[in-house]
Amino acid sequence: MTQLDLSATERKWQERWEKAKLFEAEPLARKKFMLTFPYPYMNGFLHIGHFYTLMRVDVLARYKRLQGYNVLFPQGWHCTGSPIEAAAKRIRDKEPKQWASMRKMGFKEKEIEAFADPEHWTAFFPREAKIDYQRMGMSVDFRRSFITTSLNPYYDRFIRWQFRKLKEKGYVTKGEHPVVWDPKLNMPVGDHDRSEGEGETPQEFLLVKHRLDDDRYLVSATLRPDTILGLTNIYVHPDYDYQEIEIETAAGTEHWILGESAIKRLEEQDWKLRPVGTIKGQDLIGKETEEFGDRKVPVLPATFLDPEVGTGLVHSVPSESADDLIALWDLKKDEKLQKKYGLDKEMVAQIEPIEILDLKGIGGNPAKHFLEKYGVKHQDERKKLDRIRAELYKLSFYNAKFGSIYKGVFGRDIVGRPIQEEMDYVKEQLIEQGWAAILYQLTGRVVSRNLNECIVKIVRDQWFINYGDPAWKELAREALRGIRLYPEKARAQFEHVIGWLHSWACAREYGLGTKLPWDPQWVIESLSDSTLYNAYYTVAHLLTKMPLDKVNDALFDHILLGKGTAPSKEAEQMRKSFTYWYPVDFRNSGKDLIQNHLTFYIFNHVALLPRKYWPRGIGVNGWVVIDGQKMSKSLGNMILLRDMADKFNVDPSRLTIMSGGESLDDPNWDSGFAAAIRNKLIAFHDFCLTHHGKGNGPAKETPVDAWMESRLNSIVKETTLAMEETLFRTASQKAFFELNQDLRWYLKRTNNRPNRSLMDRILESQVIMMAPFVPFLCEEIWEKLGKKGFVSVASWPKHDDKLIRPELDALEKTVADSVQDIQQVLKLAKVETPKKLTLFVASPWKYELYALLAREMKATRNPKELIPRMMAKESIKKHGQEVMRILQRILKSGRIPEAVSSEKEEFAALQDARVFLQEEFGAEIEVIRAGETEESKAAAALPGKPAILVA
RNA sequence: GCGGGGGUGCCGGAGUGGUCAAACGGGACAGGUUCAGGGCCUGUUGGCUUAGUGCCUACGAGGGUUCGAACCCCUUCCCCCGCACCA
Repeated sequence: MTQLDLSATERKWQERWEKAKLFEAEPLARKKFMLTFPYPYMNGFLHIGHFYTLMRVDVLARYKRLQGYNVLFPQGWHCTGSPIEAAAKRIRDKEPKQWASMRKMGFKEKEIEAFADPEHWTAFFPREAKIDYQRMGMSVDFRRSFITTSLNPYYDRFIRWQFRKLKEKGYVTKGEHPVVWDPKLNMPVGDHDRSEGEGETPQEFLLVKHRLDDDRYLVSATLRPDTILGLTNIYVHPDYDYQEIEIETAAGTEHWILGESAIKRLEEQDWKLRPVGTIKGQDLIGKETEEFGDRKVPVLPATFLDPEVGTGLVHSVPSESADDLIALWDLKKDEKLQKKYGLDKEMVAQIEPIEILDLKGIGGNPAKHFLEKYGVKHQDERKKLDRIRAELYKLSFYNAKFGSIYKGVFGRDIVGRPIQEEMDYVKEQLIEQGWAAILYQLTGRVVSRNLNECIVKIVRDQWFINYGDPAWKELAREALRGIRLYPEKARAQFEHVIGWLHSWACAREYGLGTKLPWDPQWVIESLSDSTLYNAYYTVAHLLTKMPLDKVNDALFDHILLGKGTAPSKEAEQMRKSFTYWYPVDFRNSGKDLIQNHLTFYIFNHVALLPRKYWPRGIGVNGWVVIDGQKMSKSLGNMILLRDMADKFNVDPSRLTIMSGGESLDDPNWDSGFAAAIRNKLIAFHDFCLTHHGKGNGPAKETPVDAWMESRLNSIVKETTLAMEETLFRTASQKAFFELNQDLRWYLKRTNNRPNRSLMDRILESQVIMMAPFVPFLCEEIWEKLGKKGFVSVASWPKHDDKLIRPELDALEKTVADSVQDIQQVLKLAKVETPKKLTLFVASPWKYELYALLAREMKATRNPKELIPRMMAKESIKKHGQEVMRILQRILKSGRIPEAVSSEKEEFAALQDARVFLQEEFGAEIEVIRAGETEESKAAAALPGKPAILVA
């Protein structure tokens, strides 16, 4: 047989499918199944990460087709957002890194230049993606493909319709929020546009005001406003120059005193302010400030302050901050210093930490606890103090509860409540009562790709989708209850996300996309324009045949909501298409998308469409690792689809990735497996051709046939079950490897004379079951077996429960074991060509067991007593494991089976296998039951398996 | 820290109270078939041993429940996803 050319086979069937329009789906009388894969982002070639998730959709699509469903699997291409536009700009700017990455993708210099235009990306990559899809055998209806953004006016109108609807329903609101900003380019800077500071975000500090008697305010910054009642004093650095400013606040014009860097930030964040003068820190020392909660506290000196951090001055909470407490202790001890600043010794001595929070296991003064734990003696021990600060902050924020001092302080009682849950409330209250304001600060230095130092900017007039709306959340929860999840264990995560999701900034000032219909300076961002578009697939190919001016809100209202009478025949057809295909039966993505995209998807569906069109099934999966290594750009181990197909061929790649893992586990791409499986698949092809239609065994069914029949039915059953659960690893494992193993044994057992009709049925079933995984190869085999039509649309095999007989497995195992036993005995006896082999079937210890059991069970049926009594007997204890198994079965059923019955069956099975054993060993085979002859009585003294006598 | 998912042999991974030294697969080693390579077939692949039976040590670590635990309970360590405005 000539070697099968996999590449040629791939091309051949890809062309035939396309010619036959096999995957182009239109409404039919048949039941439907619609599947989608979130459109991939078009800033590069598709890679193995896409492949795995995508394969889960394609395999299920193909399976459902075999089940007789009318299947729709469409695919669009995502272009919305800043990455494409930003990358194009970097090409224009000749940024070396960007150019290098394009070269790595295999582009020549000339070709790269074309990518300076964003539209080149949105034209080029979708085209290439489609080529990859087809090559990888994705059973997609490409007539419905599209790109997003205003570059596609049809889709653009759909998104505008969607957003007008959301706004009508009151789900779109306006607000403000902080972003990382390049002040020179006047542009927000996402994580990928940074040359330094990836992962740094704006952090919300609370500015807390402390009123001096002349109505000026000292302003401190804190991340822990929850500790406000523990405030005992203010610390200023004596040598530092503080600035006084006049600032517009909600309460009017105020005078604030704080450090210079904070003033810069205030200005950046759009505060209106004017410098008034400078005040040296030491001039503030000894003054008193009025605080929230009607208290007065002194201003004291401290040298641990860093003028760049916060406002350069702090309010001291010695019970919750080790820095504050040690500074206080130091000051109390240092009478010289007190004298220097004219502080009243008594006053200083009286300052004590105030217990405000309750930290489990530590109490109300964790600062003291930590200082003692680490043995800190002085505020200059920075290393220890830094460590304490980090540790204490986390511990306190996440584990502490508000103490009784907070009783009646705010409108709502928060005593005993966890800090992290009430923090926002406390913040709100302080701001509302005029004691505080918000200032953002970056968690670390951020430098943009253009090498500008970035700042925090407050974006005003930001549009949000209000996923925090309680009634909306309730609908989403309801929808989730009706959604089938693959796997079910992802449900907890979805529930949790619906719970904490709140407003989502849904528009950007920069990037490709659809403009907000009512505020066109804003572009809808990528996670917001991808939430309802599955509905668009149902009509995409019809819609684009319409003149654009007819594509309006009224049309979408009719198609998607059934409003009004159809404005045209086309509209009627589209309405029909939508109502036929919707809802989506299966949408699959990586597990990371649970927290945004997939949940948004649920929210938008429940907001806009009637119940019967809410999503029906959602699949999530893990992240691909490559040969055990995490996939990443920096490791350079990303595998592009096209490279994978070149190197391993398509079908082997498909089976490899599906064998790598399932459920939420991260699937492993095993290159070694891919190389090995390639040969196994070719062998599968050859095997089918060799054995199909050529079985030459007896037409009558033999016991081995019954066993094989049982195995086939059982494997079909289990495979079907696994397919239904999208457990594709399990399914392919059973349909391919397990069935192959059984087949090998079956062939051997029948001395290569299998039952013809059974053999044909097995092979055909296997080819069909494998078709979702290795479709090209299966089509090829199918054709060569002389079957009509495409295997892609054949009928999935059915099983018959009556034919599944697990007891036959045990007997077949007896036969298999006896082969091994004989081999060993022959080896031992050093006989190569035996004339005659006598097998004695006997399990004497079982007789003993059952007899003893019958006696003991009269005394007790309680396993606690029964089991030790049985085990007391040496001869039985020897077979402990098996005895326990038997006991358990008996205790469950309450009946003691006859020991001889299993022996009887074993005897029959071995009798039946005589022909097989005779050929296997070239010797006459005799099977004798224990006790029938003198020799067998001796043999019966041996435990367990059949004894063997060689002649 | 929180929410979610995990930790099993050289590797990928089955297994959730007794047929477990652990399915299935990969890899490695040995033998057979083949002109050769590939493929295919057979065997071995925790330790000590045996002709076979056997014994010991193992399922991240420690403890507990049980006649019996990879599996149930408690404690603890580690890994992955997410904690957002980024696709």
